[in-house]
Amino acid sequence: MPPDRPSSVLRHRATGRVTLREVSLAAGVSTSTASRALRGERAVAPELIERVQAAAQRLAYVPDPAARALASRHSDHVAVLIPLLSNTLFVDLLEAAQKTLRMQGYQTLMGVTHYDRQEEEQLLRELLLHRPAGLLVTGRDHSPASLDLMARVPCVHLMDLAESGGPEPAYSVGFDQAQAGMELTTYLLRKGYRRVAFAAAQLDARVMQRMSGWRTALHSAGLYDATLEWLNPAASSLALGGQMFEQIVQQRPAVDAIFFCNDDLAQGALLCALRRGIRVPEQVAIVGFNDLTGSDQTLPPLTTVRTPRARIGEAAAQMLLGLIKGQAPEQTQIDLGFELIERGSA
Amino acid sequence: MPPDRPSSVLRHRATGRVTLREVSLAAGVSTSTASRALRGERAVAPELIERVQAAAQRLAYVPDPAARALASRHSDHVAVLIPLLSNTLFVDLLEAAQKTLRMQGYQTLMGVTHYDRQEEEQLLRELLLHRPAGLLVTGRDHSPASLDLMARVPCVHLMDLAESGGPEPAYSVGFDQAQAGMELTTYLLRKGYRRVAFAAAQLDARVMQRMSGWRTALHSAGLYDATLEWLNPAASSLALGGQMFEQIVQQRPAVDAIFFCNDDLAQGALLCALRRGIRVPEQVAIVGFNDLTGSDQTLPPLTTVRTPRARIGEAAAQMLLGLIKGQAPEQTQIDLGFELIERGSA
DNA sequence: AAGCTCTTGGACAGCGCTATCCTAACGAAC
DNA sequence: GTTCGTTAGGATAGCGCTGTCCAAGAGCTT
Repeated sequence: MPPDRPSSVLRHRATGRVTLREVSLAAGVSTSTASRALRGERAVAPELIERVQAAAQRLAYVPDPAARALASRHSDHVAVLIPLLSNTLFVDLLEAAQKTLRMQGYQTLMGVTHYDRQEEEQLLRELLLHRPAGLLVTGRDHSPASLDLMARVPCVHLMDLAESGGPEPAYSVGFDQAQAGMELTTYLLRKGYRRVAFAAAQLDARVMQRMSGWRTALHSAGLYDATLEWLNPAASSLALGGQMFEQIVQQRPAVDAIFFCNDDLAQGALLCALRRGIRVPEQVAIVGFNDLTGSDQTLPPLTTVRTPRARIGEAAAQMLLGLIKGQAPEQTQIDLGFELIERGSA
Repeated sequence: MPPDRPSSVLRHRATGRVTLREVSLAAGVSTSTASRALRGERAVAPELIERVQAAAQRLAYVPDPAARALASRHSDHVAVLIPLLSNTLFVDLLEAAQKTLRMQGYQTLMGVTHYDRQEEEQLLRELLLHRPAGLLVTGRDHSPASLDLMARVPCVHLMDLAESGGPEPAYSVGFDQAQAGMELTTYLLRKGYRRVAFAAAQLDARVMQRMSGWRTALHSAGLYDATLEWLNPAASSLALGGQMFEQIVQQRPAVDAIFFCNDDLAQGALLCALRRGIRVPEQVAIVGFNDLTGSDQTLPPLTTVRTPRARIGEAAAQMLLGLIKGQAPEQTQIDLGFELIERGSA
């Protein structure tokens, strides 16, 4: 007899599922009491709690999520929206969040927006049908309707912090992208680089914040030059990094350092430099952002900014779990910082 | 007034949700008929179908998944189990499957097994609580209990084909891993390489099948040598690829080609070769498997086997959707093949 | 014309829970 | 001792659907 199928037990005819009713019968209490005892809702006599829990354990009772959702108007789902699945960054976020949520009994519903406000809105509508207990959202670029939809459930934003002084007191976990961009640029300036280009693709809000940090640093050093900005709205990739690198080196030979907004671009640039025989960092320095997989293996190893993706995913999930339970978090924004990783490419 | 909130309409007090009852009232039919008309279940007079659909449209009716799941014992969820989220391979699979499922109105519940049979079993139990309409599973290494759980819902396996003559007529979509391993090896032999090593990490069933293909090819060329096998159970990564490459080159200088079981290892090896000044493919050829992102950008570009991951995910999802609807698929196994990509590394 | 099957719409009983209301019992306060 | 507030258990009515049963009518056959 399989151990997970106690046969001495009254079981539901069709599904083989043990119902709350059966547990309550076995414990000699009403279903209300059994329900309350198992959820820790209201006050129940300690002795009854014990009896109910024992019965539940013995019968291998597991509550039915659908029934629970229908009755309580809240499912055990948490929806997680990310822009892309093809970027490790977001996958790391998703994985960490999912792990944390699962440990607390929540199921993750993922949604991939493809950086499209329309699609995000549609996705939100679909996901909200499931009455998720909460929402984890990446980024801050949303349609008004999306914002409206988000307001219906507890919601935490990932990766970048809300603008201070914004209208809504949105919860967010991330780090200061502009600050990171500025520090990385300042680092390059300290190292003696004078013509520091900024090359970016997939121009999402975070990328633009990094750029604004780069601008700030250059401005305050009196070195800002608009022709140093290389923006490409296409999707980020190794190949594109190589292309952009070639362009910059060709069209602006005086550039002595390039700040790529993401490691994949930087890795592609490094590879391209290798192919072209351009020496990094001697002829031109290259730095990236995010410290993605492989950035420690490139030739030369890539100087970059390590971003605490896993910790952000986890902290955001924790914060959301708190909100779901009705606790107001101590702070509406959690800044998890970043770390400059000095390697050989600058 | 927001366009998505028709106010001229009787709506549920608490949730703002339009119920089937309201639609049926508006259409002047019973809820049964409304339900049947919307689902295309049984025969309903064409005129009534039209009236109900019109009413549903007008009221912006959307069925409640929880209520539906509770009443019908089947949710609109499909569970997708993959080993890892840190491998592009599986993420591609997941993304394609999810996209296909979503288009048909199914929600994806993902589960990450970490190559752990215990965890897979636990995950299955959790996911099955949600009464998913179907299951997509990667790999064929499952505990008996897991197999038992899988048998409860329509289930399609991903990536490798079921062993022919296996006990159950399991549905699967993938390609012949052993065949691919053999062809890649044969290609190297044709190119004149004689001491072709096989280097693998993360030794899952698919990797072992590729190895067996490699063995077959070497055996039939009379070139098999057990010392050419380099197996490392650790997780696959660029860094590990570099390490294994160094080991092989050092300990077996006579090796003239290395078949890495996955592109990330091969990419790491390529980078390592660059660092060490070992010329590829002149001193040693390197080939990978899967044609992951970046394999066309390496120096030299990596010769590898392109595997149709997205198509596998999509086809598997389609097959599952068929099974859910009760259609027996034309074939229990779908072989989507593979493609040898010749680039510069061999 | 009676009897038969076949079709199609409606009534209704749940699915397995939770939320709400109700009641009994107890202690504190005057 | 009466009134009140408070606590803890139970009864019960849904949550919003679907599946099952039933009945009315249409179309056949004999």
